[in-house]
Amino acid sequence: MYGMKRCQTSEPAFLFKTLSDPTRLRLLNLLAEGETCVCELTDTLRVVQPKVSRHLARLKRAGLVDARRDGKWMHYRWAQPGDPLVRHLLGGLREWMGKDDRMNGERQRRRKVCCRVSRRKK
Amino acid sequence: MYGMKRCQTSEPAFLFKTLSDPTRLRLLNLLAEGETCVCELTDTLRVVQPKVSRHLARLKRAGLVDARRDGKWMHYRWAQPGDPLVRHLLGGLREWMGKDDRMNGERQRRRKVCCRVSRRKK
DNA sequence: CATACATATACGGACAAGCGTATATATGTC
DNA sequence: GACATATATACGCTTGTCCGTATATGTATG
Repeated sequence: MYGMKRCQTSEPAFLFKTLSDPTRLRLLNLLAEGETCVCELTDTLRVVQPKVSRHLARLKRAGLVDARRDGKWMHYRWAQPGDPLVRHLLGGLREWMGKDDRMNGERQRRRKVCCRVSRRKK
Repeated sequence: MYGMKRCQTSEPAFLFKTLSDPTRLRLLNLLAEGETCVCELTDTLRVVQPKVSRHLARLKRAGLVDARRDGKWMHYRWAQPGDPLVRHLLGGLREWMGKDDRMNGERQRRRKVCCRVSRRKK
């Protein structure tokens, strides 16, 4: 009786659940600026790396982000979703992030993280 | 360390968490047709009444629905949210519900539940 | 005020989600 | 192949969420 699944990957409820974690919203916010590698995300958010990877995996499972390998680095970016609901939600989020002070500050910090700067001159 | 709250009522994460439950989405779907009392919702969804009340309370806490008392009955309806993000999300949901077969079927069933019919002739 | 009905809350249990630490899996370099 | 770096997964633990049942609250009506 109790063993029933509560929401499936395909359902909108799963999509909302994916968006219901502050860390994942912070990640999406950083990715809104453009493709970003895991180490930059880790440095910017100042949380441990496994936490970032776990949340990115969840965002990917929900079809919200895509990933690309570049040597040792993994770069994540916003997905171009086919689903109209997903597109609508991402649009709303992007709008909200643009107006939120905390999110704006974090996107600014992303541009200055050390590993990003060192990668630049490579 | 472990005792930290993970998301506050005011954050968007809380809003998404509220929308991340299938039963709550089904309730919002029924309410999309117009103001509805708890007994009608219970009958239509065919779940026990405390479950309906609990989920309605959560939707109310998130500012997604409003309630009105009418004698013994409580009528719930979609809120007119001031928050732009909330308005955007509800708009996207309404769109999705209009296209979803399961949700359409359930809205149709709502019109025929027994307590609704008996209330009509009062 | 006793009773009936509609709805809300309390309680305890099952399970999911998130966390930090440790470890595994790439990939590149010597 | 040994080693370093970047990222992902496994594990054990804590907390949050949802559920069903039982009970409380609120509102009519006799």
